[in-house]
Amino acid sequence: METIQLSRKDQIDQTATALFRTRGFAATSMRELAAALGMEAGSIYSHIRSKEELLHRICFRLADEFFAGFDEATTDTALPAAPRLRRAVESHVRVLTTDVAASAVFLHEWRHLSEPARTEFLALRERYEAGFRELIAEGASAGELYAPDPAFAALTLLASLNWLPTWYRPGGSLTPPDIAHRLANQLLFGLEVRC
Amino acid sequence: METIQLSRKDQIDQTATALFRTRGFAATSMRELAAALGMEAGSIYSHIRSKEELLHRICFRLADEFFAGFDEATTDTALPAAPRLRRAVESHVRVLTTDVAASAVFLHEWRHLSEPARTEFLALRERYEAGFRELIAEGASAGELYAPDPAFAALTLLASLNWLPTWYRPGGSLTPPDIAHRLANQLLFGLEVRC
DNA sequence: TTTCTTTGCTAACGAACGTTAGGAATCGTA
DNA sequence: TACGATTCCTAACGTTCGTTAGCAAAGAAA
Repeated sequence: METIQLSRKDQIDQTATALFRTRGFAATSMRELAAALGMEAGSIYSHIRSKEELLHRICFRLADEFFAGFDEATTDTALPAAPRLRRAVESHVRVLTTDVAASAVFLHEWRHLSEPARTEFLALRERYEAGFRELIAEGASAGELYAPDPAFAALTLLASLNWLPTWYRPGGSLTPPDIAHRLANQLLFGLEVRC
Repeated sequence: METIQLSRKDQIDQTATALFRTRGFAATSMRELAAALGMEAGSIYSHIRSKEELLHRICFRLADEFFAGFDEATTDTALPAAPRLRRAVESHVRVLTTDVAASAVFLHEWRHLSEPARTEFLALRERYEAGFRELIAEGASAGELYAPDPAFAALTLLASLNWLPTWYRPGGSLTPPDIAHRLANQLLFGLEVRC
């Protein structure tokens, strides 16, 4: 097992992500973060400008990754909406499982961003949700999907996915692609036996 | 519209719930809470013992309500598992929508409980999830439900429901029973058109 | 009227917070 | 060898934190 060499700044980002995830942004002190890094609190400021900068970087980096994944999953407009939706779901799960800690921070700690970052962040999130909404609406129009209320369906769908970081632990019996596949199936086919 | 008379302690609970929900437990100060109540920080301690007591009361009260609803929804063992699951989902949504703020605190702020309350809380939550898991497993055994992995299905199902407090606002176009019905349908039947 | 409970105040406690200033060690590069 | 970055330290700053002590006003109960 080989560990790649991280710059000190990246180490700080990574440790901060883990702490923000388990203890929350507000409940994590710079002295705790420093201790986890084996240094003193003041020393961190040779690498960053403020505590919030750490949160800002985590949240907006993840936003970028979600967008990149979605775009890549849905570029093939020749495909019907349903399989494109499935690919978008799988991409979302891939981002979540690749970086669970950062995802949890992205999902739960953004509200500690101060303005204008907070508003900017919420706009990004809304735009991302709109992508799913439109995909579902397109599938419903084409008769591929049953979704009387695409907005509602999109919320529920993302909800199921976004809860993942609260229970997923790397190294479990299910691999990320397994999880993605199962989630997509369960969401697209439901639980009830039909036909 | 008539407002019932709340004791001062209940007012404190209610205001604390709203603040914990929007700002988070750790980021809410006693002075903020006092200001929202029109009093001084020290005065709150005529009514409570500590800040954590507030969080404790909110979390465990909600746990009680979820259990009571689940038990009441699933007592009729003459019913097949699928309709009992549907009733349990509806009960869960009812609790979530009846007290959105407290639900959000219950779902996200419990980790700021200190031991042993935290462990006790997690045991309750696990027991509640087990209820859904067993219901789904029963339905799968009876051939009513398609769920190759009941534990996975239960997690996903509760995930969809538990995201509700992040977007639900009372007074929207959908009433809580509407939401419960739609969610149950979407989760039981899925999105994809079949047959 | 007296007494107890409820409710709230002011003032302050020690601790912890995010952050900064100024200096020292280490290192690759000129 | 000298030099600028990089990295980290100690010490401290002003602020805010949860909480407590002691006291006062008001209302209910006796």
